[in-house]
Amino acid sequence: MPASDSDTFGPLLHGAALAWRLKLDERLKPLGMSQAKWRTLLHLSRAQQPVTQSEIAARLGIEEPTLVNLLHRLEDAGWVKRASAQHDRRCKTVTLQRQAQRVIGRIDAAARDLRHELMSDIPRRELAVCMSVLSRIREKAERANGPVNGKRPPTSKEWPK
Amino acid sequence: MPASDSDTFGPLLHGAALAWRLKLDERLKPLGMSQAKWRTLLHLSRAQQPVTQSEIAARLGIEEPTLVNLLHRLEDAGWVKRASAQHDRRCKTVTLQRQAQRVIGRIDAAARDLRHELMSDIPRRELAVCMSVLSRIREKAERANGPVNGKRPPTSKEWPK
DNA sequence: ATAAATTAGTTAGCATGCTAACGAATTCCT
DNA sequence: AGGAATTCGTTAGCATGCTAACTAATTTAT
Repeated sequence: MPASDSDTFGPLLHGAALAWRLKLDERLKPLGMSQAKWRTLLHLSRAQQPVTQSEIAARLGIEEPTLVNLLHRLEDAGWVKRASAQHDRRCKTVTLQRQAQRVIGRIDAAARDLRHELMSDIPRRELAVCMSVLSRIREKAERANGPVNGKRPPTSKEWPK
Repeated sequence: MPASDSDTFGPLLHGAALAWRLKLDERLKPLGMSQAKWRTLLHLSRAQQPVTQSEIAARLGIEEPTLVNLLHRLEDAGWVKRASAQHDRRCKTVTLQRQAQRVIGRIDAAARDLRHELMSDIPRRELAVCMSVLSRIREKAERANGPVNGKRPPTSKEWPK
């Protein structure tokens, strides 16, 4: 018996997110795909213009180094290609390879199917409430620096040894 | 404008979970702690009896190899100790070190504070709805093998190259 | 009593995320 | 024009999760 709901909310949130990702990965695996890769390709396939890495990272809500890693794997597997942009030699533009464009439909379908299986019998209203709760939590977690404390000291580093 | 709510639910769920974990990690870092480690210690501190690894893994809902890794880091940092059990030489029992017991209160407090900051102004009813939605989703994701399809074929492995 | 099956923990290898620190290119300011 | 600040991508190193494949110990079944 949990002390309170809030006691179990954290694990529940993490568990739901993890379970979803693992299930999707499992479904996408036969297609050589995974959740993070798929989200990236999806974004690329929707973009009209060639896209730079920092744009992708911002759009996906991940950090640049995380994206570098992802793109590396995508490129190795032949899904995307990178090229330096002319207008700005710092930038690289990322484009889908032919093969990727061909398979993307099937991949999206798998992701859509799973989404449907997981959420179809949840009433709209409840879903909306859930999403609004999650939004508030995410937002606070992204800001939050303590309820009172504006700054935090560079606290000691060693524990406990 | 998303095609539907369900279109954005996945990213929102993952984003909220990740943001929460990162924020907690940030708070716990000065104490030499992190979310996953803290959850483990918390479980140990609540247990009366000495506990074996598989028990911990089951309780935390993680796989054994993941736990092995975690315990390794916890042991290296002096938080816990492992010893082979007498009754069954396959098992190892895990116990908290003194230092850990001393600091655990502060760590729990930090985790509790964050929980409070993130959730305190969310109405009970909404929280309850959200949790029930998350439970259903997690459960389905953990089972789900396709809505119709009881078994899935060992589909081809190579793509797209 | 012993061969087979199960269970506990480990190792190896991968995926997804992060921060910190850096080099190269561009932009901004005086 | 020229130095300072910013921006883009990268590398290095870590944390948290997974599955597959293994060893060692115990239990089960013949």
